[in-house]
Amino acid sequence: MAKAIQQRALKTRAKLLDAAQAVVFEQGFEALRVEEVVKRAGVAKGTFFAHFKDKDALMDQLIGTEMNRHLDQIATLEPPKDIDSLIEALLPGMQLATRERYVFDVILRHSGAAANAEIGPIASTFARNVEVLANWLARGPFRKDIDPVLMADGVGAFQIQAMALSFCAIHNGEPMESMMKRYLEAWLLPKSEG
Amino acid sequence: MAKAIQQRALKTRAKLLDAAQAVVFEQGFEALRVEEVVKRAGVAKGTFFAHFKDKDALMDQLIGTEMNRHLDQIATLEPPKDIDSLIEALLPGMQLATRERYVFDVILRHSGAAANAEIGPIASTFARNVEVLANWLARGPFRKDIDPVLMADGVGAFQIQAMALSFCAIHNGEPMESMMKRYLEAWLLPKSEG
DNA sequence: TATTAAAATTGACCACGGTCACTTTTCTAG
DNA sequence: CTAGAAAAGTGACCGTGGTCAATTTTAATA
Repeated sequence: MAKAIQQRALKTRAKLLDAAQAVVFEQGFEALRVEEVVKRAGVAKGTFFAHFKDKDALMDQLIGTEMNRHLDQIATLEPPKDIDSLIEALLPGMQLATRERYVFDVILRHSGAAANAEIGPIASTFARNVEVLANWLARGPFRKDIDPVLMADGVGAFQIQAMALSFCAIHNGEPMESMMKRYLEAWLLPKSEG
Repeated sequence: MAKAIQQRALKTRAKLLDAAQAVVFEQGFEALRVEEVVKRAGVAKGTFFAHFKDKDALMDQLIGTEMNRHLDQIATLEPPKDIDSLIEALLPGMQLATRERYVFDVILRHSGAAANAEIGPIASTFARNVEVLANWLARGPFRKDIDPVLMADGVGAFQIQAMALSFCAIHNGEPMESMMKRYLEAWLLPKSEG
């Protein structure tokens, strides 16, 4: 049996990722074409698909890596002590995820991985996000009647909702910030019992 | 100026929709091909795109119509008197929306319409869903500290979340039903104040 | 009825993601 | 060093969504 993975392959993969990143930097995610990537990387088209299952897998890698890097910073912050500072911490990531409609669609598509083998960067970022949030929420001045993980799940659901609606014409351009404030006050600081 | 819209065009559109529905019935949404639709409808490919902006618009129409029909039935029900019966009312629609991964992706993509002109069947179903829900929630034994519309928005967000996670390998096959129960008890019947 | 402009339709064509049988390179075993 | 097997890479080819200049059909008007 020959060596499992060769240096050559790693270099090729790196070239592909570099080329893709360059295209995205210059023209955005939506304009990215596989043909352009392989041309810049100086490899054949087939090589691309030997390294990435499909174009979406490359997007997962590019976007997920960026989200993860961002989450690394977030994770070092102090647990927010109120809803406003929680939102302040969450907003940059949400803006990253919604800078292009196309990017948000990719994220939605990958937020629930279809199979165990397919858990990619974006899906695992979501999992980490819940961890970080749960940690924060457990330490903050929020409701105590439910599991922090459930609270975190809910915040995630409202983040998705606010991001989706930010593209929606019906809600004429209400900023995500104010939507989140409404949602999170009701979710994290309910004022009465049923 | 000639007549604004001709009978011929309406017939063609109907033929296209019929053909598409037949394909979906036989092979599911994922397998639907524009070429197959125009072949069955007996028209040229270009005609398809004169009637639908793109393949997604046809999907919007097919799926949205179905969702709307379902919502019509739901809307006639009595307001649920507890969380279990609320979930019971919501589940069939959620199962409809998740019968194929592809269908759910289409729904996600259309749940927030990109522009005023683009509010299609799926997006408007979401709007109606909030209306119906808000009505129910206002009459039910649920929290009274927030606007019913906000409550309904939240239920919608949790529906999306539960549907997305139902495809997710990390949450190994927890049924939507039990996820919804956890979410809605915490959202609609919070037991303490922050 | 003849004219004619807008509406409707056509199908050759293109763009782009993805496949696969084949070639080249790499590494290990003998 | 060599043989050979696995890994890596190649590029012609295909499927399918989408475009558009040209053609046909419709119906209002003179």
